[in-house]
Amino acid sequence: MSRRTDTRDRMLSTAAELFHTQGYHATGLNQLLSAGGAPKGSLYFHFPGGKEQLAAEALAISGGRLHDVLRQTLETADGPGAAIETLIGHLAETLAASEFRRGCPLSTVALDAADSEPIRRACAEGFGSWQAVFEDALTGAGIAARRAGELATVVLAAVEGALLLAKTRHDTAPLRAVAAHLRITIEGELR
Amino acid sequence: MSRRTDTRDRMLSTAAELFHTQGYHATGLNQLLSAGGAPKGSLYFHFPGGKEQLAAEALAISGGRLHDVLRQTLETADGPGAAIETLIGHLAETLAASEFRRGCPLSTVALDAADSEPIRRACAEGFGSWQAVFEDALTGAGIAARRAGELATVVLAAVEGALLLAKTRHDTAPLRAVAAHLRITIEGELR
DNA sequence: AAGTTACTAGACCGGTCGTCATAGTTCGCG
DNA sequence: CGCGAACTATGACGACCGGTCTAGTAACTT
Repeated sequence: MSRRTDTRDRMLSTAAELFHTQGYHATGLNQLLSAGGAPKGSLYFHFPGGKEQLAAEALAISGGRLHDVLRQTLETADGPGAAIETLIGHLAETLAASEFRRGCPLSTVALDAADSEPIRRACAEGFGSWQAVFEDALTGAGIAARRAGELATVVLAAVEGALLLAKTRHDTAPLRAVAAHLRITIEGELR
Repeated sequence: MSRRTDTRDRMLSTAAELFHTQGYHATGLNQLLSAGGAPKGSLYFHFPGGKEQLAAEALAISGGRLHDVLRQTLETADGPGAAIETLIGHLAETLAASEFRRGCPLSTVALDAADSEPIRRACAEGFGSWQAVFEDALTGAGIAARRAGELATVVLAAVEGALLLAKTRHDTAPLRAVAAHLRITIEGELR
């Protein structure tokens, strides 16, 4: 059962990268394969479900990666308010450094491939896992469970929206505004 | 110079609709033309810039339409806090009634055609015009200009993010959470 | 009737995703 | 060790659809 090549992993890697920056429909199989140095036939060997399955798995990986970053940031930082500010700073940096190409790794695909159920589900799970991290951090800081859930939703929505605006405007100001707002909101909640 | 047909307008209309629900790359010219009952050759007569120009103009129309709804809602309602809640309720209804297809008319395209400069600009202008409406309403309610700008950014980001999450999850809860949060935030600011 | 403008049909070529017959590689078992 | 079965990999192929453009028809003007 052990694999002999890393083709499958390489494909997932390049797929995650391309879907992140271009979205689902804008990313062609040829581009994907040539970027990963893989022949066409291999795709349907490793991913019988074709492009759709490849995308769903790649999104799960992207979601997991950011989940880990989130968790680490929230554990390390000095309270959830500060953590979120740090985190947004990190997102802003990534976005600007990529000439405003690398925003949220899920949102582009979540919107442009919303009619594919497997893909939609993969994105929903990614978002859910991120929200859970926020929620845990908030309850950990002493906020009631019910309230923490709502607040985590607001945090995630605001960050996603700010990423969208920043990417569209080629300007990180929306991220900074949202970071400040969220920090104040959270710290106001903690007393 | 006077036109003899309404082909151009019909094309813009169907384009706005399809780009709204499917995004840029997922919408083919054939689908677009057959849906609008328009002949293929006409595209490059009416839109020499091709698909890209058609999209940019359609987005400007979509942006303008929502701009009008926003302005009217904010003028009619009893203060900006209530207005935003009403507005989000309206967005949630539209989204749910369309089986979670009709979210923000710009965001899908803004993300999946971000590398086209004309399209990016059209989206940025749409977002900007919406934000200006919020900003005016907030300053009109007595909030300082500088602060109103930041707050309007947060409002827009939160609403956009909530639409994204709601669409992906097939659940309007994020919209409700954000509506409640924004109302409280704004009304807290007004005293 | 001739000229000008408004519009349209369909051919075009490159690229789309997906399939398949075949080739190469590794392993279990006699 | 040697053989065959199972696993892995390959790229040519095809049916179709993508956006674009040229060559043409229809309508109005003078």
